[in-house]
Amino acid sequence: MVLTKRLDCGFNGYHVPPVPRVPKSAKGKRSVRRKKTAENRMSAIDMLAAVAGKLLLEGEGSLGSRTTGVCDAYNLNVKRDHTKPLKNESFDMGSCTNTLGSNDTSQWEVGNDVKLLSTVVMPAPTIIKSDTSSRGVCTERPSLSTKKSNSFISETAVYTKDLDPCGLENRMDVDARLLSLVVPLGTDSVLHSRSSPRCREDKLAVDKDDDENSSGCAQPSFTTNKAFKPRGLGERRSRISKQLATKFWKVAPTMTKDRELSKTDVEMKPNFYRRRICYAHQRTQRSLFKRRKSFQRCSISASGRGGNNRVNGVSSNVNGMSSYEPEDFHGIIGLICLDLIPFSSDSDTKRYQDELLCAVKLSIKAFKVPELFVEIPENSTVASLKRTVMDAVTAILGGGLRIGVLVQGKKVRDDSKTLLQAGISHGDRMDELGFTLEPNSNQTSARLDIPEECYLPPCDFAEPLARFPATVLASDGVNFDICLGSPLAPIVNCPESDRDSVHSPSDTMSLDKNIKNARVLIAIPSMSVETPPMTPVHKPRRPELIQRRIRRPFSVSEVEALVQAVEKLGTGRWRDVKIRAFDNAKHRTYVDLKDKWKTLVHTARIAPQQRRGVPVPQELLDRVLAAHAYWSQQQVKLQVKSPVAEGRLLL
DNA sequence: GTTAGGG
DNA sequence: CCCTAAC
Repeated sequence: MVLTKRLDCGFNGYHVPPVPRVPKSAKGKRSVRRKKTAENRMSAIDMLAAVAGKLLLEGEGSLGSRTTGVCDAYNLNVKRDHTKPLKNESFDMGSCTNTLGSNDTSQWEVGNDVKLLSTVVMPAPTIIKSDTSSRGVCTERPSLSTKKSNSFISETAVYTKDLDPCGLENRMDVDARLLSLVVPLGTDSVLHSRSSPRCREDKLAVDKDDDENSSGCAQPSFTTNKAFKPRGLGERRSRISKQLATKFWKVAPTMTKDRELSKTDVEMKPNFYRRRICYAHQRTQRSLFKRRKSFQRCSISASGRGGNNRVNGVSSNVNGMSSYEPEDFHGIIGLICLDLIPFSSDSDTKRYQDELLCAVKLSIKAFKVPELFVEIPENSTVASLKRTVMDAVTAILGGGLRIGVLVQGKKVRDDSKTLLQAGISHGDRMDELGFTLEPNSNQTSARLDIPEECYLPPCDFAEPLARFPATVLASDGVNFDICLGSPLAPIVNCPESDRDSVHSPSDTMSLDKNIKNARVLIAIPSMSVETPPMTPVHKPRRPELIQRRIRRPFSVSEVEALVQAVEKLGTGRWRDVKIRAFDNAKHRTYVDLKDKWKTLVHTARIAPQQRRGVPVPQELLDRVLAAHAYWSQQQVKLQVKSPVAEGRLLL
């Protein structure tokens, strides 16, 4: 039996009072000053959504020895280390205070090897009471008590001068990044027992717009299912899922038997409506794609992973897991508002100003994920639910966004420009700054590639629920549907059935069968009251903003297939190679194969130490060189022969 | 539409 | 992975 649950992801209602920005033409009228264009609003949202997506996607990692991966319900005090050169933008991580009242006050430490180029600390839950918000007040006590009441902006700001919206997408930009994201909890955790006295409190505390269908108290059904045991990354994602699963979760109450749930989980979850999730992410440039890849590949899979998720895509091939990649979803799940706020006069930021000259603060105005739909068997474990939600959210946020930056209506294309160079400076010109959302779907190829039954055309978010079903058969055989709400860009792309080479059936056989049934539900919820009206994402998209295709590193099995085909067909028949070895791989064009061969030849020629990315077995590289030499020779022979033959003909 | 090659 | 000349 499959239950259909509607989960309202409670990314709701964080509001940071905007610092009035004075457009040059405003002439001091307050109403004018505070006015923001829809474009600005939307782009800000998009931008933070990208941040959130990054968090969800790359938030794993560790800082210090005790805290690994998700550290929710912790506040993170971030202070700039003034002893470090500005260029490195190093930060000291202050103490990480547990706001849940637990005695566990882990210290987050940043080693010298960790450079935090961008630090995003979302507002503390106490900020909810915004003038524009119709939502209720959070029960969580002020988490950043060291700050004066209205100075949370300094806590919620992005403490970096380098925060480039485009750079957020460009994951190769940084060595390490720590991001912190507040993830409000809709009403109650799925772990919350119905009989808990907290339940009422929580209910009272949650959003007042928790109108429809909200049960306040979750009544989860738990069964023991070892197959869904969350481990490592799975556990990390589960935690987030927990916080996403909220008010529409109304399963018949049964006892919690899931032993995988830690005591702290149970203790922590019910108590707070708003929650902060901190991710520490530490990585090298080269591990970035690996990590991302592996994350993608294990998405929507039932097996957990090790916490230190440094394996590459190869391992997931070994596991034979289905791989949902974020780009397969092409949607946005959240609404996030950012305000660009010039540094205030507070002493700390003064110092920053002195040094940075043109520092820009970006604060999060609101972040909302209105709805998340999940269908999941009743006998699934909570862990599987968490994973399901987490995967869905991760996939959508992680792969669905790309940010464009507009200054005076002109798109800033050069990501390497500094904000100053791009004309983005604090103060006077903030209103000239805008962002655009470019769905991270390769609109051109993706739509062509997606089977029709898998494609959900972009919907205006004002429309009622538009659904696109996806049944995912996890590797343990549990069938569950995922419905994801996206008010902005519900562009859905089902995973392709060609995750790997057709020459490696062991890699994909089981996946394909499963994924072919896949359907993803996308819901377009109505906008919340406090959310400012926004233009649909796809509307302002310009032709020239066509998204670059998402990089998809070749797996070893794909390389194997490519080598095999080239050995057989030669290097000048890429269309045939494509048909022969990658016919089912819609995302691999023959140009891709040609390019890959080019890089393979190059890789084979350089020293192993210089090689990057997924390591290709030396045996394969040897074959590459051999095949390349052979077919080069053949070409030479042909070229030599042809003139001779012509000469003979002429004679 | 394919191929080849530079970016 | 993109772009495009050349075919």
